Amino acid sequence: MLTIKEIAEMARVSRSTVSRVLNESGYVSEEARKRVLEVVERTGYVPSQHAQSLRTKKTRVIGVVLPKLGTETAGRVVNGINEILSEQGYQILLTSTNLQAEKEIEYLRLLKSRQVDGIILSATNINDNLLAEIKQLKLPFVAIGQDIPSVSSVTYDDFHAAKAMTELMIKKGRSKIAFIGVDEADQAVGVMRKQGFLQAMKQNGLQVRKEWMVTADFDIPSGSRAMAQILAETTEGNKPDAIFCVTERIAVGAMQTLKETGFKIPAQISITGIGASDISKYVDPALTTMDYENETAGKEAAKMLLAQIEKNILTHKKIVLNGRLIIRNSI
Amino acid sequence: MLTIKEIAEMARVSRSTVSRVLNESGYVSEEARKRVLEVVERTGYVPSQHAQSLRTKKTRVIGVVLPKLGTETAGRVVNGINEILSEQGYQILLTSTNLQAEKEIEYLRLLKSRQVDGIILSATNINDNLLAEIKQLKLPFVAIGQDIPSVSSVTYDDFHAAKAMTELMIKKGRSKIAFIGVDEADQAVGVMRKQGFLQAMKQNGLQVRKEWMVTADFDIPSGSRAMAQILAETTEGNKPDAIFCVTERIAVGAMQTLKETGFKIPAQISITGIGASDISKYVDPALTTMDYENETAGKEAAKMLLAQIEKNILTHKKIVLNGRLIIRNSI
DNA sequence: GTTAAACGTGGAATCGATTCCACAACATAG
DNA sequence: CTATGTTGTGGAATCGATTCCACGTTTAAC
Repeated sequence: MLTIKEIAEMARVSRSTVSRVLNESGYVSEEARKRVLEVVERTGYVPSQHAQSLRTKKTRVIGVVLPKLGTETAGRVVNGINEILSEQGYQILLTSTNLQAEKEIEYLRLLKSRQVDGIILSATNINDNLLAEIKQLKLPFVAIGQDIPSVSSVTYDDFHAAKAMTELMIKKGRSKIAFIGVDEADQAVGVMRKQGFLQAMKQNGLQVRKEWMVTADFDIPSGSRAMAQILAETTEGNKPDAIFCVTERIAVGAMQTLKETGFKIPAQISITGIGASDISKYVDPALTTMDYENETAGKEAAKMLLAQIEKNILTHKKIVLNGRLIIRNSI
Repeated sequence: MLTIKEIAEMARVSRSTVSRVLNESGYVSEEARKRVLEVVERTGYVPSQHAQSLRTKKTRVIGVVLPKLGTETAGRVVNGINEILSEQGYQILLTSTNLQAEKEIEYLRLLKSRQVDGIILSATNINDNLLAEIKQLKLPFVAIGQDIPSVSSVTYDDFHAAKAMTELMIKKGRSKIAFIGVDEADQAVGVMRKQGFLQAMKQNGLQVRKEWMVTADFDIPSGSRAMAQILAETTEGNKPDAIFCVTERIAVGAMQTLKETGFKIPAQISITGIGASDISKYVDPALTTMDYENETAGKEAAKMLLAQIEKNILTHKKIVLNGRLIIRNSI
């Protein structure tokens, strides 16, 4: 690996001059500049980022903490982040907790020790330890998906998204609506979407049967199981005529169970979810859902973070994105 | 940000001693060790990775270059890589070219300037410039998906995968088989899979109609268009009775067109692809395909890279993974 | 009771950049 | 012809760690 010292010798100038040329700062004669650039070009020299960072305290690296890689959703978020950051010459240092909550704190510390210029966290569950850790980070920070007190965030209007989906089915004449949610440790998905559903039901004077409100995990098979659980609580004369799932994948799983059990969708039963990756478009019937435009969320988060970094002030700001309703054949 | 110097002062020892405690090297008295650890614990001190890297030439960061983020496949590969690397205390510096070939070289240089300990590249097209760049990197390196001369790689047996899928349809009694491929700039997907298809046809004495061999891009809509193109070349009396698509997403798109046109799958026509993300399981009928187990590929690549880094020898080694056949209802 | 080995510790050099400062050369102003 | 800028350059300090080396102090060996 070449160093600035060697470049300096080859160009017959001092290291200071090489640095000045490369950073376009201070006075450099045309003579010297040309010699330096020629050597740099010829040798393919690239300054050591570590030495630079050590000196300047800027790394041009952003830490990203994800709950899980390997889903289209996560990929899209990262893609959005990457699009904005790479334009500005920033790189992404990626970590994934694989849904282990204790790793979130570990990774935040790790990223700090790598002196990242900022952190974007896509969290699922927020606990007090995590909150405390974030507070004392003293780093530009943006959360995606969950609203965290006194911290910048990009979130979705989960309450109204869920309410709108539920109302849509009610308007289509459905009234016996079942619900598949997730654990309430997840504020956005577990709590807000559930409340949206309940409010829609209440405002329309509809009953909610307790046995028809079950919880699932975030994957497809779990949606299938949850649906089976609801059907087990169902007598022949009193079947649900609609089902609202808090995520797209749960809905896909539920739909699978319904089809296997012989239900006709949407003739006998409607089904909706939230979130729009490719799969919901190509299941049969295509799923009515809410597109959360994850790329946009990633982009907005990245922009907010860059703004914080540049202004060098740790203000906080909240962005709430609205989903885009996609009506397909499942209702 | 705390520095080692401050920790040293607080623990009333020298910086050397602090360093020895943290790295568990050399002699340190129990007395001093305890004092240092106590201070570290209390202050939450974490050493600056940049200073460490500058001194030790090790960063514990691996650069990953992807063609595109935001697909389940890419996510799974990264997930596999991450699983192995994070166990060993390595981080991922992620870059995505978004399918712009010239960016690959740019990113390789960038990663080198960040002194990553190694690079994993998931390439689509390999051109001479890229090859030359890789050669002169002088860094531990592993390619995923494409076989690159004299460089370590984890690839799939694309030829036999395609051949097996084609033979499967032939065994089911199909003979008028159409083919949807991709551009041949992609050696693995464009060339090898095509050859596997052609060989299966040839060995079974089957004709391949030129109008029934078309190319698509890597996305679903493009598969739909390609299928429409084939159907346009088809007279009423001579319709294909099977179609092999080189990717799962192309197959999903093609299936959509077939269903819209009124074909009964698999009664009138069989369809297969390669690659198994969730979508192929939940389309109707479920797609017969080859699971390429991207997580495994990611893991193997990471392991190979770590082996190179530890042995500090730039040997190369090839791993060829076999897909796992998944027979579903589309044939 | 020397002599040698095992412990413990701090000083100082080093990694590869940036940047402040001093100084020289030359031009311009008064 | 002295003062005052403007250019241009290199030296040296600095960022925050690691690590070699020198130098004490114990402990063990014969």
